[in-house]
Amino acid sequence: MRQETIENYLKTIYHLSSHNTLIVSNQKIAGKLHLNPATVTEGVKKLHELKYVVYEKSYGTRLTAAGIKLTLDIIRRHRIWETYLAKELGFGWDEVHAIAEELEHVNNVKLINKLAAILGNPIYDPHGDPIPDEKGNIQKSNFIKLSEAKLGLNYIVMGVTDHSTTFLKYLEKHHLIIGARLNIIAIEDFDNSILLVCKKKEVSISSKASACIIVQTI
Amino acid sequence: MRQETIENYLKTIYHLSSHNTLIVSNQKIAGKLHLNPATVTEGVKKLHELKYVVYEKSYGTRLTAAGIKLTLDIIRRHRIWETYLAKELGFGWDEVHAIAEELEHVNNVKLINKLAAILGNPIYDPHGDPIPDEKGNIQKSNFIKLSEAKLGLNYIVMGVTDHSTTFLKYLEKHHLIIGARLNIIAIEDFDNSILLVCKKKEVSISSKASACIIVQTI
DNA sequence: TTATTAATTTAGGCATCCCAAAAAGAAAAT
DNA sequence: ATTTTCTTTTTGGGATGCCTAAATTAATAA
Repeated sequence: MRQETIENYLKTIYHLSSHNTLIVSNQKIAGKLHLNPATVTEGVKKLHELKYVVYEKSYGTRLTAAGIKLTLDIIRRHRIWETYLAKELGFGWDEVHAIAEELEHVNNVKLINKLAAILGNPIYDPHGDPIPDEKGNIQKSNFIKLSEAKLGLNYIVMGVTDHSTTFLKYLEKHHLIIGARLNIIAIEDFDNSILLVCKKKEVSISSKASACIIVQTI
Repeated sequence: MRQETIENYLKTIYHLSSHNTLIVSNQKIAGKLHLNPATVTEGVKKLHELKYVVYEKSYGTRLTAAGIKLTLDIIRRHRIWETYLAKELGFGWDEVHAIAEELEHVNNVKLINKLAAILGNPIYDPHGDPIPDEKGNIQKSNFIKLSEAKLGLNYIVMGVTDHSTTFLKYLEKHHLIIGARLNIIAIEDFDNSILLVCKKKEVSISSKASACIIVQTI
């Protein structure tokens, strides 16, 4: 798979998943990339093999840690170039996106870091979007997936990323509705399942389910 | 044919032909691009269809006017980036080539002209190679192909670009050896053949032959 | 629950870009 | 002038990336 193709898929998946919290459908990816859904099925299969995403048949796709890291690299390059084009080379904010779209594929860490340094290592680009740093740290909301929750902390359920009937029924059964408060009491090393207390009852949530529940620290 | 593939072929042909005066063999192109000669046969056929080169089977390839223009665009981008990377971004001369090799494929006239303006529209890059201007003008030697010679002027034969026995015999017959002095007395609109005087004899040279003879004004 | 609608995947096909090996052609050497 | 050597082209085939149409699967509505 060509590097540019990989990068375009990952960027699309990242943006469609609202900063990497949602599971993304083939149709949405196909729409953004102007590809046929059948093509996207092939594409996400290959990205899965490359370990950049987890793709489950007839279900959807989400980025892996490696996928997120690469995507943030691309976004960093894109936003640093946008900022440099606007601030140092006098381009209008309306012009910079299209040029950055091409420049972002040139992967040279020293070059991007040099441009960033000249700009004073900005954290936001001209459009107000956050620029990841070299390590992939980015200013973001404190919405996380339940699968990323930490032991002992309290959370509130903010939403879900899977709207299938079976999943919603599963949540209802465990009272994991929007607004529900949770306390994490154990995280199993074995299968990454999460043991939590909700409505004074202990519930064990599989890693698959916890990756579809969006929570916020309280 | 992908734009990047086209550009890599044209650059290679340009450089192998010593600034576009020589006919280039498939083998040479294959060597530079690390491709199989069979692949290059296909490649130059397509470039011929695209009117960027004239390819003659079992003979060789040379750039057309359109091919030269595009190539000079690419060389301009490459050399402007090299200069910008070295002078404005503090990269070493040894580092700039590899980065420029990628940046050169981003085709945005305004961007390159902006960088050139910042640099003071340089005519030479850090390596001393000439930078074409926006219109494709480039500092070059006064060696030209006989096919580009002008009516009425005098020239001296400096070399040939085709070393086949049949061609060399043809030249010998007309006394067109290296060092021979020529005066152009007519250029036929019909077939671009050139009528010239050499050793006090009138000789008509076909456009194909005149494209293989390198001359210099005297 | 079943029927309908929508999304996804499979299957088959086409174009591109690459290769190796065989065949053809041109150049060089005897 | 003929053989040998080198280059180029042809042939056939593999991998990729894209498509359409048909089949499957999931979601929604009745």
